[in-house]
Amino acid sequence: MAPRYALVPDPHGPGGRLQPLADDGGPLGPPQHAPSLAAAIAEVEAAGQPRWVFASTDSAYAPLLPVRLARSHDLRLTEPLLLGHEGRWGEPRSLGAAWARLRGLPVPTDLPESAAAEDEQDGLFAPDRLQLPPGADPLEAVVAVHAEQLRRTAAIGDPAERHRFRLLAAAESAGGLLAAEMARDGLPWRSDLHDLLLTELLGPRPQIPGTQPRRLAELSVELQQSLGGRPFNPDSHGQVLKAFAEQGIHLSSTRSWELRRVDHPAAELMIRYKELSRLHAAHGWAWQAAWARGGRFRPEYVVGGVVSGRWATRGGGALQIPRILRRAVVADPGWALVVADAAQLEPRVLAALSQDAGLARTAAEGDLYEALAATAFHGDRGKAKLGLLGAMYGQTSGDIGPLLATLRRRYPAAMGYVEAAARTGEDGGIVRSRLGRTCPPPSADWLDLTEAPETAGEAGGRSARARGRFTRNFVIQASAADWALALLAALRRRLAGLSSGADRPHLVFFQHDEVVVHAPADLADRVAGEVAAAAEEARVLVFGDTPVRFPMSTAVVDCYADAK
DNA sequence: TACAATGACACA
DNA sequence: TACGTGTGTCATTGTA
Repeated sequence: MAPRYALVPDPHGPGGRLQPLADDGGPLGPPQHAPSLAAAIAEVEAAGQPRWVFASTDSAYAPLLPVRLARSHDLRLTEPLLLGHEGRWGEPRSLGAAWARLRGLPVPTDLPESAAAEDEQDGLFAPDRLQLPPGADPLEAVVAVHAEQLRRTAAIGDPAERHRFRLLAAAESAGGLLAAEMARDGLPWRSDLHDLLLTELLGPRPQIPGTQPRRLAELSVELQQSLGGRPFNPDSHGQVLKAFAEQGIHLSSTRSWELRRVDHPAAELMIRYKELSRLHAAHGWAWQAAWARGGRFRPEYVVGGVVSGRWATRGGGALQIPRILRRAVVADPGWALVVADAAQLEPRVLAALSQDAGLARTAAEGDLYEALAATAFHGDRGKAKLGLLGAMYGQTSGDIGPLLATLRRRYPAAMGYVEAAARTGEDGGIVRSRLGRTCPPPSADWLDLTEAPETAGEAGGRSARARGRFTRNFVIQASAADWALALLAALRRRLAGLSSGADRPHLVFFQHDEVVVHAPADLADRVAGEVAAAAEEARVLVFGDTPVRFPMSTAVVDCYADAK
């Protein structure tokens, strides 16, 4: 087992304290104060890459960057994983809360998420965000809460489950390190190309901020003319529905798929207006000024921000960037982008989770849907994909019934797995991912609705089925997130092994099942090899002995848009 | 006037 | 063809 060091930066200045720890988390000798924490860390890292134990990346890693830690135990990220696993959903998760529970003190409630933004305005990575009581020693709290987290982990009864949970905590912590690094490095962003794209589609950038770009203004006028000439605001759903109704076209919404079925010139104009208006509002010049400056887009990732373990982002909408804007993501001169995504990740995860021998065979290599179609759907890949996705998401409508029946007959273990997860959810139970991330329990409202006799009929049934779809999907989505996190951790370590200087390849983007690495052009092929190796490493770590393969489709490009 | 709810759509 | 999971963000509209 790697040695462990607790790590607490001084509130001001470059110094900090280190505390070597024993395997059970107990202190090994007295704490050491380092006048330069960065220098002390580099020295310890060079001697053998310990696991650094700290309160949170915000308080202990981001301020130290570009200092690099190879391994960590992030108390802030591990606490909610443990609380969830222990069935203590919703209890405060700050360091101060965990400390207070240990000491029998009043437990502080968590600060609202918005507090993070306020701290940054003050330029503080404030220790008070840790929620420790006044006078408490942060190092003492870090050491004690860490030891307690190790003890709680060791209390997981089943050895295999305990082993996987340890992997989960390590992978989540590695994700925290990486998220901080990516926020600092940023995604290469060519504002000139972004500007060119916006100008092509919307017209020149408005001189007066807040005014409508030319193309949007033109479309507004064309829309009004084609709907009788009366002025209306195309951004107002109500006014749009009324304008169409006056032409005898009665819509139930302004959704673009509904508009697409309308045979009237205004429908097409409306769809175009909505597309461009969204681009302008969500990723236009204002977005660029706020988020993509100095040649880099710097989103703030929120590790574990989604209950399934997927990451979220705060500000900038990094996980919702429209594909068209990938044209602005271009490698620096002499560098390349290695873009890799896991092919058909979720059905492969289902095959590995359920150990369905037949489905595993179709997921052993190549195109999973193609193989599924060949064995069960007379070669119809479309049907194979629709059926499998429907099974994983709990779809019931449409013409999916016969497809599900086929799947149930051919792949009983896989279908049984998702259906058992759905039944657990409908009954109010909880499910876990492969590595042990736990889904939230039902809310009090849900229990009222499903258990009260007066609503046990229709409304209760609807709620129960909705929760069944959630838990059915959770086991797959969350286990896919387990795998992706293991991939990230492995890839991060492997990239550090390629080069550590100014030309080090580094991850610049991560979106659920896709990674982008920015690398010197002459290292790009080796990076692509490391991606494949990391995927294989993640497969073994998370799923152990399974015939299922997790192939990555990888491209080395100058521009993100050229990857697919 | 400020905030919440709604509808819509971007991503996986 | 418009279905079934999870998000974040925007503009409009309604409410406190």
